[in-house]
Amino acid sequence: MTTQVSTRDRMVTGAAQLLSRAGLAEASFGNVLALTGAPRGSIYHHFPDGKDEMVSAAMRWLGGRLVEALRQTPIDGPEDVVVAFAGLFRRLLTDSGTQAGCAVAAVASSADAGTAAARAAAAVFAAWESELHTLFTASGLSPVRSSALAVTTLAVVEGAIVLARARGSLEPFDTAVHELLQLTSGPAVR
Amino acid sequence: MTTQVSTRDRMVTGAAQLLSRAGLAEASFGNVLALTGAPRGSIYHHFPDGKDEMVSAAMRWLGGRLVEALRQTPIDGPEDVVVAFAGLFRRLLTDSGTQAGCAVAAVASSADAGTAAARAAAAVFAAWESELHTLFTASGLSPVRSSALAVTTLAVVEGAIVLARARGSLEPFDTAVHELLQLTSGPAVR
DNA sequence: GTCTATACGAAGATAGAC
DNA sequence: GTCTATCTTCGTATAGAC
Repeated sequence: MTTQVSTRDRMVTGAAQLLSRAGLAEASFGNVLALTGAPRGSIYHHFPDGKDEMVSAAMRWLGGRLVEALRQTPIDGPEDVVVAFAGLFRRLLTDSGTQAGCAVAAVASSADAGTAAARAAAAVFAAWESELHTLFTASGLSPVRSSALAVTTLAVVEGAIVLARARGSLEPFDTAVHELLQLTSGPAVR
Repeated sequence: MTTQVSTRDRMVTGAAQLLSRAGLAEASFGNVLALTGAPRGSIYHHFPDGKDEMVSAAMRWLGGRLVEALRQTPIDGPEDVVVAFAGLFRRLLTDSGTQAGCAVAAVASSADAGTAAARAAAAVFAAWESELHTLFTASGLSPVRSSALAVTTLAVVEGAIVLARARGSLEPFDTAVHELLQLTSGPAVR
C-alpha cells in the first residue's frame, strides 16, 4: 500500500523548500504550484487564509519534523545533543550545496510581526529550545545550565547556517559548532 | 557648514533600514522613495544596475559603518571584543523594539547566489570576521584561536538576533552572548 | 476538489521630455 | 538630475462553473 500524499501536504513541503532556499517572497503560490504540480484551484481550498496559512503550516511541519528526528537520536552526554541538533542542519547545507538555510529563521526575519506565520515561526523556535532543554537535562546537566545551552545551541546553529551559505562553505559552520561543543564540556558550573 | 547628504546616500541608508526590518522584498524602490522622499527619477540615475546595485551599496555602507564603530572602541582583553561587537547589534535590537535584524544576514539569506548583492553581503561578513580576528589578536589571543573566535562570535550574534526578534525579547540575545564570553576566558588553548 | 477567468496592486525596468 | 509615462511581469485574492 503506497502512502497517499495529499495535495495540501505537497504544497506545505514545497513551501518549506522554497522558504529555505529563497525566503518568504519567493515562496509564492506561483512558485509552489510550479514546484509541486498542484492545481491552482487548490490554493484557497486548502488554505482559506491564503499565504499566511500556508506558511504557518510549513512552519509547524518543519518544527515537528525536527523534534521527531531529535527524539530518534540516542543521547548519552551533552555533546551528543549538540552534535545531533547541528548534524540535522549540517545535512541541510550539504544536501543543498550550501544553498539552503533555515526556513523558520527566514520567516521569523521577514514576516510582519503579529501575522500567523510570524507567530508560528516563534512557536517553532520555542519548541526546539524546549526539546533541547529536555535533552540537555536528560544528558546530565542542571536545568539552569540546560536553559542557557539550549538557547546558545540554537543561536550558534542559526548563525552558522547564515555564514556557511554566504561563504559557500561548511567551514564556518563546523568551526562554530566545534566552539559550541567546548561549552558543553567546559568548566562552567553544571 | 551643514553636511550635504546626497539623494543617493539617503536612498542607501533608507534601503539599509528597510532590509534590516523587513528583508529584501520590502526594500523596494517604492518603499525606499516613500521613506526617504527621494524623487522617482533618481533611481536609475544613481543605480544604473537597479535594485541589485542599491542593495549592494547598502551592504558596503553597513559593513564599513560597523568596522569604523569597532575601531573606535577601546579593547583590552578578548572579552572587550565580544562585548563591543555584540553591543552594536544589541543597540539595534533595543532601538527598534526587537523589530530590526541584521540587513546583511537578510540579503545573504534571500538574494540569488551570484548576484552583486549576495556577493556584497558575503564580503561584509568576511570584513567583519577579519576585523574581529585583528582585534582578538591584538587583545592577546593566538591567530588560530582568534580565527575560531571571530567566526563563532559572528555566528552567535547573528543567530541571537534572530531569536531575540522572534521572541520579542533581549533575553535570548543576552544569554547567548554570555555563553560566548565563556569561550574567550575559558580553558581553551590560547 | 479542481478548474478557468479575472480583478487589482505593486514590483522592476525603460524611454524620452525637461 | 529630475520628472512623467508606460511596459511587462508577478503577486495575492475572488467568483463561479464543473
